[in-house]
Amino acid sequence: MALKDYPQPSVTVDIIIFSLKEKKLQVLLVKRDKEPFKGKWALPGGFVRIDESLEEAAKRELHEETGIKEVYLEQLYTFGGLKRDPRGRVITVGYFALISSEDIEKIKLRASADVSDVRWFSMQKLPELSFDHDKILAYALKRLKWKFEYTTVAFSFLPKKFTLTQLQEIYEIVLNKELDKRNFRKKILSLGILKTTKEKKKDVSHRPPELYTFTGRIGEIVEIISKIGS
Amino acid sequence: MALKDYPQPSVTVDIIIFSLKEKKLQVLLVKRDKEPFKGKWALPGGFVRIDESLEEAAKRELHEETGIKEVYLEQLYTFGGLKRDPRGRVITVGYFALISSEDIEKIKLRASADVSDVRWFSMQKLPELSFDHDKILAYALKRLKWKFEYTTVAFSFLPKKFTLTQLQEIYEIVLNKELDKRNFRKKILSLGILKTTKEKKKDVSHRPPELYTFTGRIGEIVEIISKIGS
DNA sequence: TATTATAGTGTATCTTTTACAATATTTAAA
DNA sequence: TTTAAATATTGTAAAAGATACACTATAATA
Repeated sequence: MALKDYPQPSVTVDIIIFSLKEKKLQVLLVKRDKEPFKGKWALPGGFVRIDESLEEAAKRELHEETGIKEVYLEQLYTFGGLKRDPRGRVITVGYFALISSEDIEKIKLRASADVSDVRWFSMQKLPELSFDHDKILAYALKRLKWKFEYTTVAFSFLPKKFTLTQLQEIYEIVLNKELDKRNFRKKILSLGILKTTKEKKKDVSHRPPELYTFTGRIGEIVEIISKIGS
Repeated sequence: MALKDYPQPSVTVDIIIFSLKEKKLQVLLVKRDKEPFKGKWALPGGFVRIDESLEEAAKRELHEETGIKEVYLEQLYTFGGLKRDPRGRVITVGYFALISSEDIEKIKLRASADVSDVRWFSMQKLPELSFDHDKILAYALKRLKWKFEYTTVAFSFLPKKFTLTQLQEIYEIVLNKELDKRNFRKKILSLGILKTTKEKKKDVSHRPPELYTFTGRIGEIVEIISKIGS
């Protein structure tokens, strides 16, 4: 059987780009400039080219919309239902990316081919989405929470040097619950994945907090959170 | 842009079918009857048809080789490297399936199109595999172990009624370590996912063990194993 | 009835998690 | 210079969960 003996599905990648801006979990969406779903918001994505791997395709999409290249990127799931695209049979491989607060500053969002607008949306105020992107996004959120509890992905949201309060804050935002400060610190420090720089954060008008760096591997499995406090 | 404006990758599913036979973890492989890799062993799989979802394709492949339909089936990962298939650009979506000891008896393995032989291989004695199937299989094994520690997938290997010793045995095989009997039972029973039938296993020539049934949802996340004993 | 083979059970110790509030350090204002 | 404001930092006792460890129970069979 040759590869082209019968009709084949098309393949796209869609990428869920999360960041924490203004103490909220946000996702990057693009406004479609072509049918189908012209004028509607969607996850950034596009067809996989014949000469690029899936991950390369995801990175290319990420770069096209944001201009950045080095981020945490992970394959999420492959969605292959028959009716997900009105144009025909399209299978999409979802990826999710986490952007650090450092990179967020640098990013210049830019529309690209077939896209008339790009912007961040708070996960609490999402617009109606194209295709099955609402399901894909819901799945990504579930995975993100899980990853926060069981791995070290959280650090991909932080700059190189950060305070324990900043770390706790992002946990509280993503897990959507308050954590006890003493227990959180005890637990995190006991994991042996942080090293104190001896510097202190300088631009605050109160007791300056100590800065730490992460010494583990991002995404490594570590049981971070049991329940921790209230 | 129309769907066919430029060359698209082909899409296959490959399925990792695990079972426990003769107290060993085994995987079902097929012997390829066509190029590429003619005469070599490979994971069962094939092209996704235009009119079937990914999961349907995986179920079809499963059914073609084994004749069974109802098993635990889960999407594993999508492998999309450029050089994984010498025929050209082929993306494959991996699925893994777990077959219960009940079903194992019923199965009649059967060769199908492009397949000259089908058989179970112990994970300890694998043949050389085609394509990147060695990597896919290694990934599947890692996932299986993880699922045993954190979810209830283990029960998909067991018949409806089973003894605690049988349950412990499959944990020991898959995790490849001995567990303490008292701690294992204490932990499993404390999860509240088992119900005792009042029957006892009858065909043994010693004290007959009690039979239990699983009352949870297969695959549900539950922290089964901390470390449990030696 | 004695043997064989596996089923079934309890407890003390250690580790981890939880709940909970006072002191320390800096800047800025009085 | 002192005081107020803001956030950082720290400890402990109780509860829950994990671990290590060995003997008794029950049925079939010799």
